Amino acid sequence: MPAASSPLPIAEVIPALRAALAAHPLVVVQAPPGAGKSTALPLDLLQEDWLAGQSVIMLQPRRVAARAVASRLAEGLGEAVGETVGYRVRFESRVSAQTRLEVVTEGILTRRLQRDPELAGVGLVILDEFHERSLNADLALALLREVQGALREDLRVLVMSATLDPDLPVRLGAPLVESAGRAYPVEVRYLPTDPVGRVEDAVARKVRQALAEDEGDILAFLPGVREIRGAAAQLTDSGALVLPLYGDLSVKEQRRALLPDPAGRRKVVLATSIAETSLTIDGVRVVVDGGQSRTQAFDPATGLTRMVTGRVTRDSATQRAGRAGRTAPGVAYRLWSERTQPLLPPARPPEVLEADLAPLVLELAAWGAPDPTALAWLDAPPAPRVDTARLLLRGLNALDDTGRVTPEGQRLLEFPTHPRLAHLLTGGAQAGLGPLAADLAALLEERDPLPPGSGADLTERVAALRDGRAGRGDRGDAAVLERVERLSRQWRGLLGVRPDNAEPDAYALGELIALAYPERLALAREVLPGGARGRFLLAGGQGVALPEGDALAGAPALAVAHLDARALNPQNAEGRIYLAAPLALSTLDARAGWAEAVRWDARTGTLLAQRERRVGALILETRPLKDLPAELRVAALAGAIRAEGLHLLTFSREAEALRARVQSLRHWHPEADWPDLSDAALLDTLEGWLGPVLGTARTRDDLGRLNLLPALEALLPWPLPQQLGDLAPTHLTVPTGNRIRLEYRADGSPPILAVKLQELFGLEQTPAVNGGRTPVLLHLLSPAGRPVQVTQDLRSFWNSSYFEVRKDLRGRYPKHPWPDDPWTHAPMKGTKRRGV
DNA sequence: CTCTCCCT
Repeated sequence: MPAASSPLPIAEVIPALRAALAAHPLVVVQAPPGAGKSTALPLDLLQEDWLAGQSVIMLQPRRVAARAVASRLAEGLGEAVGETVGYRVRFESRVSAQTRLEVVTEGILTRRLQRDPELAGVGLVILDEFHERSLNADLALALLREVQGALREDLRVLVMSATLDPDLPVRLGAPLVESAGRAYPVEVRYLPTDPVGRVEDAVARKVRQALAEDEGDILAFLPGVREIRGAAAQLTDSGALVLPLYGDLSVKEQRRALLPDPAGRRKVVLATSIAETSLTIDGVRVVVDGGQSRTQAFDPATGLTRMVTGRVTRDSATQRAGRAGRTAPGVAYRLWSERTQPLLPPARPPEVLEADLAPLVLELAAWGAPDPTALAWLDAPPAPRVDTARLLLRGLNALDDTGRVTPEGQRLLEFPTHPRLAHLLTGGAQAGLGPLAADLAALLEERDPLPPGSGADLTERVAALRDGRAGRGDRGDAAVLERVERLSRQWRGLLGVRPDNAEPDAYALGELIALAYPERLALAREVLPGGARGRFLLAGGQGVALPEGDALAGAPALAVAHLDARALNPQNAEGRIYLAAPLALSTLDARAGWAEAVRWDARTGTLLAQRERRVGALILETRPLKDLPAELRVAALAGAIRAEGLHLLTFSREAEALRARVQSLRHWHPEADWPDLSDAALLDTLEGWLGPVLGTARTRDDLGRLNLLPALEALLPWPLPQQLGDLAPTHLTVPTGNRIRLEYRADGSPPILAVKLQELFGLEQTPAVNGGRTPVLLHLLSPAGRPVQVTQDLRSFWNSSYFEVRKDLRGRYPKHPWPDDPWTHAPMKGTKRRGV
């Protein structure tokens, strides 16, 4: 059992770590929470000789954690933050000339590397919480390895991970230093069965039980703010101090959740996954894990993201449970059954495999790596995602066609935000809309300040922000608006504009949104066939809708900023619009261009050939296209046939026979050059063989009426037609002089000759095709055309089965002759005798 | 009743 006063476990491995870092540029430390790796180890390393007085940068994935870790480290030195130990996060830094250990969040390091790739004066970079595999931590590591290889062989990198993953040091080619943790035992308790119903209800129930049965403060994990509010409402009469904890809270509110209640009451903290790592909440001895977590899923097909609530991963659950054992032995209630536990996903995939890569691709292009996949990644960003990101960035004029950063791209990087919003800011400023762009970009980055049910119109949000700023009113969530204003101030500073508190122009907002989200311009379906009020089509092709009764529903066009790709109607994949501004049709029109469109309309079965004025999928105006170039028509019809199937074409009996004959010859003579007339091959080569006979066909009926025989015959150059006739004749002449059609099969089996038995009287041997090499398969028929026998050996039929068959036929067809010597008897066409 | 986390 660990005791709080004993030396930290990490102290035992410090000599090994020093040795490793002295010898290797990259070292991995794996130590469970409580080992002291974040709060003690960096101070020890500051004394290293190889550091030669240079400073240390320590990366933290979250701002709260960066501040907290810096405080703990400074405390360890008996100093204030900002002396030897400082921190730097967005909007806030506490560093001084004497600072030698700087705790920073991830984006700060990326930007610093851009400005100063050599990291002058820095001897060691520590990547803490690396097991989280955040996009920026992966990026930082890739960049740091690049720096080590090219510019700074002396730079050390220390990767710290709270989970034991033997793979990590192997994949990094780095020595591993492993430390024990120091934590009190935590007893994990599962439910007997998986719960049904809402997670907030189950969590509230379990918290009540824990308040009655267990000691110490309680930390409960819920997927999001909504559930936290729901659970809090059920616990108001519990007697405990119930505090929410999530990222959108102000620093002050977060601190309340972290510190003990001054009044000494028991504390219940209802938290999102923010409390999973980094934050130590004093006095927590009970964890209630609701078993869910909410994450953002990026859909590469639409380029849209949506929130998804999923089951907690096993490594997250371990982290959550560990929170109960930081200060004393504890208990962790897991609101799922022990049987379910092994079925949970082990860990979240690294963010780089799932995220929107536009910011990363732009960063790397500016870094001088237009091909991001070429860096030394632990997991390389997936190439299709990189392509999607490049496409977007080219649309924002941030990259050129070769993937290199443009001057506009460089400019976008001056704004610490997504390239889309940076483009909104620069483009807006150029259009003289700088102050509005600053307000809008800030609003789009933050949570919606207005309560649910306020409608989707962004104009209302800008008005609320400006009213607050001008002291005209206090609509909306004050804490959110305060954060929005801080962002807006940052943007105004970078743009060099002053705040504007006038009534916002709704249509100007639409134009600004179009700069950031060109594929989210939307046209009302009301103007389209079958459209309904409030439903829109995005330029990107996706259908979206406003909630019932939204005031924007009457707008002819919208610029949509925030939407959830599938929230409104998962059945037809219709998205839900959360934030938008009305768009003037003239704005849409100004962005539109004429293009020739030749495409198959599957609904009506016709070839559409028109000039269209369009923005992406939005068609504003059409004109018929005269003098349609033949190759466009052929390509469109070929595409239609490929999409709907070869059955759009009608192969006549002759055409099918020709195909079967040629396919048979391909089987019989694979060495010869018979063309492939199979379905697959014909579909592959439609343009070539069908093109010449398409004429003016433009409907499904036209296609069905085409005479395909000449087109197929054209595929047989001389001397193939003659050889085809010789080797695979269409008909055979039987002893009566009748020409009987042969039925060929594409699989090369012998062709079938269906013929009345009597017509073969006088014929001794099975007739053959393929130059006499392939006897036909005889389907011998009765005088009435009924099948009697199938044979490929006529001689043996005459000698044996014929006499069996004759008994039966004689009874049924007494007027017909049934001779004893069929092979010499004259053939018969009917009942009347012909010939001798 | 969308909103885990992050940015010179």
